[in-house]
Amino acid sequence: MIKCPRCGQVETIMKAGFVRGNQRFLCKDCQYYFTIAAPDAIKTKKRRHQTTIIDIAQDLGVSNSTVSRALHGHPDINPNTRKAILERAHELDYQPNQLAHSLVKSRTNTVGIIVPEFLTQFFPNIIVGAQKVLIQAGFHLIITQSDESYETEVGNTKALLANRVDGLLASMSHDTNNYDHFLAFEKRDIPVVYFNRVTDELGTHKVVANDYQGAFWAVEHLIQNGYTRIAHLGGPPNLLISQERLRGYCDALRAHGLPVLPEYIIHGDLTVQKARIYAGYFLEMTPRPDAIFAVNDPTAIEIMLLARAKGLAIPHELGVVGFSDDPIAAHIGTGLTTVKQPTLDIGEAAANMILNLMQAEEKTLPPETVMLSTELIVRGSSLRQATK
Amino acid sequence: MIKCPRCGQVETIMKAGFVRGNQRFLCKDCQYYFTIAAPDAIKTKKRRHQTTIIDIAQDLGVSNSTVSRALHGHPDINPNTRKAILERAHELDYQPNQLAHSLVKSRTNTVGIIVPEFLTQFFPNIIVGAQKVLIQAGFHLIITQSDESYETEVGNTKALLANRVDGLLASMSHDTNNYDHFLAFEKRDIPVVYFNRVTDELGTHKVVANDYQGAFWAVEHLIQNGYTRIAHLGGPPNLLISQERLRGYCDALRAHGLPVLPEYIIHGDLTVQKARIYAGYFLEMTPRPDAIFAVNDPTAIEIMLLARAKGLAIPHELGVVGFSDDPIAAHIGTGLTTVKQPTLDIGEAAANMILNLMQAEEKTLPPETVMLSTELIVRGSSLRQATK
DNA sequence: TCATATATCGGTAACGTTTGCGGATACGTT
DNA sequence: AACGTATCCGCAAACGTTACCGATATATGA
Repeated sequence: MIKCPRCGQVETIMKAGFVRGNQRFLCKDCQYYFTIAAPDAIKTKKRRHQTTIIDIAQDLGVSNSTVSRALHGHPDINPNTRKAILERAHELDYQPNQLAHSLVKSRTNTVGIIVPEFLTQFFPNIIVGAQKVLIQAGFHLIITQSDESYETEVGNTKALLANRVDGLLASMSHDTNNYDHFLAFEKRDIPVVYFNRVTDELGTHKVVANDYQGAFWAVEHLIQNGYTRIAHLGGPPNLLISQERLRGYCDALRAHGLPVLPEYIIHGDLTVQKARIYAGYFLEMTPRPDAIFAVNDPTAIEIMLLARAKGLAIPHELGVVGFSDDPIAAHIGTGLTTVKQPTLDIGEAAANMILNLMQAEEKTLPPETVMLSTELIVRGSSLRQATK
Repeated sequence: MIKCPRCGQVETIMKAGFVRGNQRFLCKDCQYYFTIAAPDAIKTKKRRHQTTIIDIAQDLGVSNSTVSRALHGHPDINPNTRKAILERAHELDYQPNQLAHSLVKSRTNTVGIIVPEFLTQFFPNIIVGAQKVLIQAGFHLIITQSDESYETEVGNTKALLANRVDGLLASMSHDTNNYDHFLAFEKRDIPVVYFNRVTDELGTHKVVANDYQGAFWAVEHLIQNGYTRIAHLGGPPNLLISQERLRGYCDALRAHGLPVLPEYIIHGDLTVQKARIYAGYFLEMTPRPDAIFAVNDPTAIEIMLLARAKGLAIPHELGVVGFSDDPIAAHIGTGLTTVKQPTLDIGEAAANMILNLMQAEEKTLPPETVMLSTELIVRGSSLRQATK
């Protein structure tokens, strides 16, 4: 019944174990091992063959190296053959296989970017800025978002690493305290540029906005408008932006002779849920703060909405200042005073920095920090004097 | 002066053509061809060697196939060797090379998505919804944005094709009239799911919101609030969303016995710049429309701002309804009435559809269209009756 | 006319991984 | 002891592309 595929004999066949669940046989005559595939082996859908360089080469009777050279403008090719090859490539709808290309060149011309979220316009703007620069330089951008989750962030970095990006732009999630997944890149000489959400525990290349200056100006502006009990709803303590904005807040108070009260400082986690809770805490305090400097605009907006719900007049009974100039800020109420960050510039600066690092001769360049200036946008939510 | 790298002789060297611009030599003694690199040839930084399967294999004295099988839980591996391999892989910080894997499997476990923009929250929300489903299924998402440019869109699709994505989610830019770059995917049996910005010129898999119904309800709502001269600032005529929203607008007017006036219908291009121009046109008309149904929220907001600047009272002198429920809509003025689209659901539905298509046995499944329902969110900008 | 220069092209190792096929060894049973 | 069976592992061919090394045929020069 079972016939040897080599010699055709039947009676010399004996069973010889299993291979991956399939019965294996041995022909004692010709000493040939063979197995018969299980009939129910499900074949994965075989993708239709895409035309390759080899197809073109065989079609024209030349070697694949000739085709490769012709397609890349190598000088060692006769103009006639080049023309024929390009024509045939177009006819066969040839699309180069970037995977094979990257594999042999060990360069993917791709940089990855990881952002904590992109539901506010802040990070998308940065991405657009970065993408513009990178596309210009012939690089692609793989965008991932961690959804403010450390685990997702680690998963994303692993995927980017497996896909062999040539560089990484990173802005970490608010609960990232371990940086091994980022250090894995630097261990492999893959440059990393951190932007916005950075930590000073890593002495590396960064692009940040001048959070300190922006915060200082914001609080000084509140003081100049007559507010004296200014609270701060901050961000996670491990992020540099939180630290810097807090520092600017404290220094501005001190510079104007106002006390820095611990009970007026709360560290949030940048989520709207927590913002609402902490805002409620502030508004129920006695004495109630007469102004709140929030770590970002969504938080500030929560404060404004809650204050409005409680019947507090803005800016007379409560001044509010946010951070980042979210598009909503211009439209809510009489406008939310906020500190504008140059998002497009941040993206462009980060992209330019990663381009430099990827082309650098040296293995490691000294860490560099680019700090872009912020700008105070004054709107109605803080203009107590003007509207009093 | 020139020494043979092999035998070290000098006088036997002769020139032998050029290789890529570099002088080529031949040692007549040992018949060795060699070239000397041009001194200004910029060496691309050689990436540090990343540990491969072969490294682990040589380190442990086994074959690379054994390592590969051990890492993938193949049964034919002794538990002890497997343990040793996994240990060593961890010690050497092995990261699999996805490129090589994809090359041999000809599957990348990656789907690409192309959106026209992501500065409003609309598309990011869809992306988040899609990503959640895809990550769950073990797929990665490569996000690209065309910036509403046909050329960029073509470039992005080419890049996704070169990177051999297994599937594509596409929402086309507003000036896309040629679909060859999308058809290139289907020609290669790479499934494509279009969402939101689709065209009926392609009879393929789609996920859309019920634009017609939403538009109908919006205009009916305006009529019920006493508006009679209702204009429509629409989108590009080639997009189905424009056509459907226009159709809903027209049908609602007709259903309530109102005339459909051509001068009350303008096709914009979804940009804010044009929106402002056309809004100005409407507001200067005589008789001036007493309500405008806008194709999306940014357009509607432009109308509101311009009306406010012209001293027109909303909703008394001008009713406005938008589309998509942008976050700003809830906060601007007394709120913008708008038609909410289930963005997360659209993303999830598109992702599920592409998953089905990628796993399908058949080469081509019959085109399917999923239509998700929309919802009218009534706010102040259209409540003439209630606020009169 | 002969030796060399040039222009064009081919052969073939890589790149890192998967996998079908085959074999060696050890184990178990009469 | 002899045979049948299990277990475990190696070899090598793909996947598609690039680039180094040569090999031709032709052109050029003395």
